[in-house]
Amino acid sequence: MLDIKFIRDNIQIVKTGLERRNGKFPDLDDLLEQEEERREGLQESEQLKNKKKKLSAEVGKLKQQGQEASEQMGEVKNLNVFIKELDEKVEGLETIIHEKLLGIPNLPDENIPDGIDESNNKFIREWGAKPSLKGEPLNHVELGEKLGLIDLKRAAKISGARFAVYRGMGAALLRGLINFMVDVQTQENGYEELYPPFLVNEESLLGTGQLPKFGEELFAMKNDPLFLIPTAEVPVTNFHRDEILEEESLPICYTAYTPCFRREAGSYGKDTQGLIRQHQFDKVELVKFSKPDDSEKELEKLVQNAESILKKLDLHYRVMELCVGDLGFSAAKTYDLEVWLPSQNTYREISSCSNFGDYQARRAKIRCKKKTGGKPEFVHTLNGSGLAAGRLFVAILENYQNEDGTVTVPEALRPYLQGRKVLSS
RNA sequence: GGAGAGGUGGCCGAGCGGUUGAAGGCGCACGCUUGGAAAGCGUGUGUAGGUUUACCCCUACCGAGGGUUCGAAUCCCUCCCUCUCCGCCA
Repeated sequence: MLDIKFIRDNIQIVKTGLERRNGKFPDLDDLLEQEEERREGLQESEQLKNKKKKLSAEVGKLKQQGQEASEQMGEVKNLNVFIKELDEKVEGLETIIHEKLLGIPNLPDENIPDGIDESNNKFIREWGAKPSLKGEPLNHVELGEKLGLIDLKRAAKISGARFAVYRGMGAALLRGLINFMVDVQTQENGYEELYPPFLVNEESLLGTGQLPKFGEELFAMKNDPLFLIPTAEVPVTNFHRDEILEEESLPICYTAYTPCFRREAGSYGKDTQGLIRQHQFDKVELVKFSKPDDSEKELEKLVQNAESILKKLDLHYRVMELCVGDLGFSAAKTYDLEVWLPSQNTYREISSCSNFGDYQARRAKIRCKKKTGGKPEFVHTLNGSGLAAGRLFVAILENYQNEDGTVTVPEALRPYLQGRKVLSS
């Protein structure tokens, strides 16, 4: 959420920032007009309340002295009518203003590239090299089914399209990947592990920005006001909702493994084959709470922490900076990590690392107390995948496939698979 | 799901319906004291909004939302959460 005061004082900056984004947002001039009206009403009401308070105190004194106070009592009763009226008006405006603010996306970082979609994203760097595979590479579905690692047909029977059953060594590989990633992030990159609930309430989704605008992406419970998490970002960022943190404790870094549930409502026909786009997938998430001045630097570190997984697994990837048009609603700046997939002869997103500035923190009321005193200020929040396990599974199958249809287990992963070197049928 | 108890400031803990934003204690910060430390003493120490160059000032907040009253942390109603016991259950 943007600060209404900031909008008031910097209307031109806000307008230019939002114009760079795709989509429609509430009219800012209307918004400011309503805000002006709200403050006027508020001031008027507060003046009357002050008057009322004084009169009531007078009544108390007079009554204690056994004196008549009906004149004052009548006056307060009179004031109450006006106060109620004003408060109702102010409250109504507050609700409208708040709703509008929730519908306004974050201002994009000034330095990120213009553009309307992913074709305008900016190449930052790449690492490693494409594997030299002999013959036509098989895709992960062919490999996975041949080796008995995944069963998509039965998953469709059990749950429907866009679900998967991992079996045998496939299940072990997925589980191994998750453990491997959490271990690296906790033991080498300094993150504390959290294991949060997979069902969250509405407030949490408002805090991170999935609601109110993107409810159609969520799986909702029928009998309870709860939603399946679309990403661990939601429970982990909301871990500190409504809290004032100590400045010295920042940055706070958490990692969490969770499954993620997404309806993929807007993506009919896209990636219908295989494990690339699923309603349920596993992900190890990285979340940071940082001092405002440090968030830029922390984003760079977070991207490197995510990259470290790909490096250890020796998978070729590139880092892209998202252009404004590809940027998420709450994000100010985002880097995507894209891993090489031989069968598709292309790079696919396997991690998305964002700096949200104080946008989520203001929504979720996450502040920090400054050592120098003064008012608490909103922290900056960041998060990124470190990494998406399902897509990593795909990348390993495809990049490590052998001519005979087997798959070599990356060395770093072998301790997680009882030392196994090759997956074969 | 049933029965009971409870939710007050960073924490503990008072609080007859009328200078209570809230006693007291702990913690924390600063100062005094000391060779140094501890103890001791003193001062300060919530959040949000409005106004303001700033200080000040004003308003709201004692789980949340309503209600009663001239006046509510205190009385009434609804909801939420926590704890204990029972039931159910991995």
